[in-house]
Amino acid sequence: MKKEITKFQKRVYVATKKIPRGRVATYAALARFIGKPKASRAVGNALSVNPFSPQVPCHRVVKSDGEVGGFAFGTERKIALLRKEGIKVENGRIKDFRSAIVNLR
DNA sequence: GTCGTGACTAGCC
DNA sequence: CGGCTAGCCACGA
Repeated sequence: MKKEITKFQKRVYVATKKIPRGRVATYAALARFIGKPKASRAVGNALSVNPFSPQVPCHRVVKSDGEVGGFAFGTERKIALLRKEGIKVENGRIKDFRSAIVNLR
């Protein structure tokens, strides 16, 4: 049985994997990184079906506003994971969001 | 081949 | 500052 994931999804997973521990990236940043700055929505879709949940730090991906965004296992779960990594989250928003963002490139 | 949906973003009031 | 609308992309039915 194969995974049969599309190339787009693969790119999203690879980009997400590049996010170091203790830092976060926005959907727009990932979309930009893969060459589709306006595919932020598609990026979220790809992560939602992410077959590499523990392999890919999908919980390190947040919205552009600093909001945690969504998570396939529940937003609260995502927040808990982020806090474990050292990222402070308050009321569903990243604390020091601007500093927590990583520049993939 | 067409339609609808979603872990989004930016702009406008 | 807060809420709403439109735009954009990929995927499944």
